[in-house]
Amino acid sequence: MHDHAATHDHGCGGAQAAIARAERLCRERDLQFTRLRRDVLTAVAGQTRPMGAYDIAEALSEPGRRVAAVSVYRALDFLTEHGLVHRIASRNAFVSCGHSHTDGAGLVFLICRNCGTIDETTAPEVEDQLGRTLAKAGFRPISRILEVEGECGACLGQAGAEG
Amino acid sequence: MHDHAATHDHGCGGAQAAIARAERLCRERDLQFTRLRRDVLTAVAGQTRPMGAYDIAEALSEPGRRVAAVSVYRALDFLTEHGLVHRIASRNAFVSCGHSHTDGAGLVFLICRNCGTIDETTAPEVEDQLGRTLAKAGFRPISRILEVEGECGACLGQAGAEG
DNA sequence: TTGGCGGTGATACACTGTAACACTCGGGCA
DNA sequence: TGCCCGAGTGTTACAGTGTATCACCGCCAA
Repeated sequence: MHDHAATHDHGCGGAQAAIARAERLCRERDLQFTRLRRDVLTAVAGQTRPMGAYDIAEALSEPGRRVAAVSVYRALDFLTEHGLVHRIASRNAFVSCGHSHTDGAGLVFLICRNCGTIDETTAPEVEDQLGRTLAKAGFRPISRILEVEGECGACLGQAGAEG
Repeated sequence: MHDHAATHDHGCGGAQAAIARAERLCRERDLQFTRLRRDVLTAVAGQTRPMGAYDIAEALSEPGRRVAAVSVYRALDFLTEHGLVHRIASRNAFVSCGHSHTDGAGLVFLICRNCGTIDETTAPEVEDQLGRTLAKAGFRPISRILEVEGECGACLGQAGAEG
């Protein structure tokens, strides 16, 4: 697959790492990492593409266990609140947090229009510039979203190799 | 009301300017600036706060003329496509474009958590930094959204004066 | 006149998200 | 042990957002 995993890996391996991080964080903050929350995180972390709440609900439902979307939303609220999952506003969907920052500040999401993969990175310089711009405008920021849509390196490489 | 109109004014006066700009643009590009599109733009431009599609539909409906949301969506598609209106992803709502750039690139939206006003600005330095960061990540951007939530200068000023 | 085309009206439907209430489970306490 | 309480969950209902589809209308060109 794509092997630019130096930054961070989502994917099946990433799911276990995400779970481990979540367990640690919940232990530290005395939060309940319940089965539902773990399952939702597992489902989301097992994908590099964002999942809708109803996708997650469906993925978690089995014969004998029906997970309603509203339950998924509550779990997602919990997970996003603690920085374990991020909401992609431009897609109304969710991705697992691939880093360990957990504060949710200064993130940039790179959404590939071709393969749908979402990559997550930080950009301190961009952050600095933005902070200056906002200060000049007299605006006090509390939170922000920065989502870039385009073509990821993997897809560009493939297109170059093939074409 | 608020008198920080030095940057650009939405509001009732802004609506007329927005219409004028739209008429010019449609003439130049040989597009149809129909009544529905004009009405939708007028409704959106008359507000500094974002309007949902259903809000617009309701605002445009009168006894004897019912405007369905689906019609509003089509008009909004047209208007956003040509940069006359912007979609605020974090709110699922729309605001009139307060500038004349019309290409929709490099915009930053400042959303006041207190008064709900949305201000729109450009930040070339942020853009430059972001471009460099993306290039380093091997990502080719096509479009992006940058929305900051916080407290606007007007509200900060009032709070300071009152408190 | 006819036919095509863009815009609009209208209905239906899928997707996204929230409100409200009941239930369970676990822990603290009399 | 029995009771209370709070957090989490299940369930239903519903509000809000957005799209698909078809019919109709007006305009222009052949």
